[in-house]
Amino acid sequence: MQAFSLFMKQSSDFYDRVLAVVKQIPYGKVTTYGLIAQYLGQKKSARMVGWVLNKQKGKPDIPAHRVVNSKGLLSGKMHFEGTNLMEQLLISEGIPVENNQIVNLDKYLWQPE
DNA sequence: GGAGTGACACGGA
DNA sequence: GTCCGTGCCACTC
Repeated sequence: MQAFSLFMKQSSDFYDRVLAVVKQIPYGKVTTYGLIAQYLGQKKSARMVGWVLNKQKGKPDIPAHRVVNSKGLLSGKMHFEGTNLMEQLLISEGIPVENNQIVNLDKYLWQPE
């Protein structure tokens, strides 16, 4: 199956692990690109986390709105259709968002096991 | 085959 | 405390 081999090709570890971690983010929690990258042992490559999400942004299975940068800023908001869709999703989960930034990030921060 | 790009993070001024 | 510049890895054109 071509699709499968293609998937495997792009799943080279990092890609697949990022998705696995993001999927594990519990309801009402958020995490950061840096934590995910660090968890994967690629702290210096936090950009890659964003890159992976960029490839998966169309899939509802990937709660990309729960992933923010180290400041709690919704840097990925611009990649969602609505201007405040990402913000609305977080608020609906009980996470306060103000000016495109998560309030009390430490309180809602979730770290990969 | 080479250069540019990207949903970030960190250090220094 | 804030702003600017640099590094990172994988993908696309």
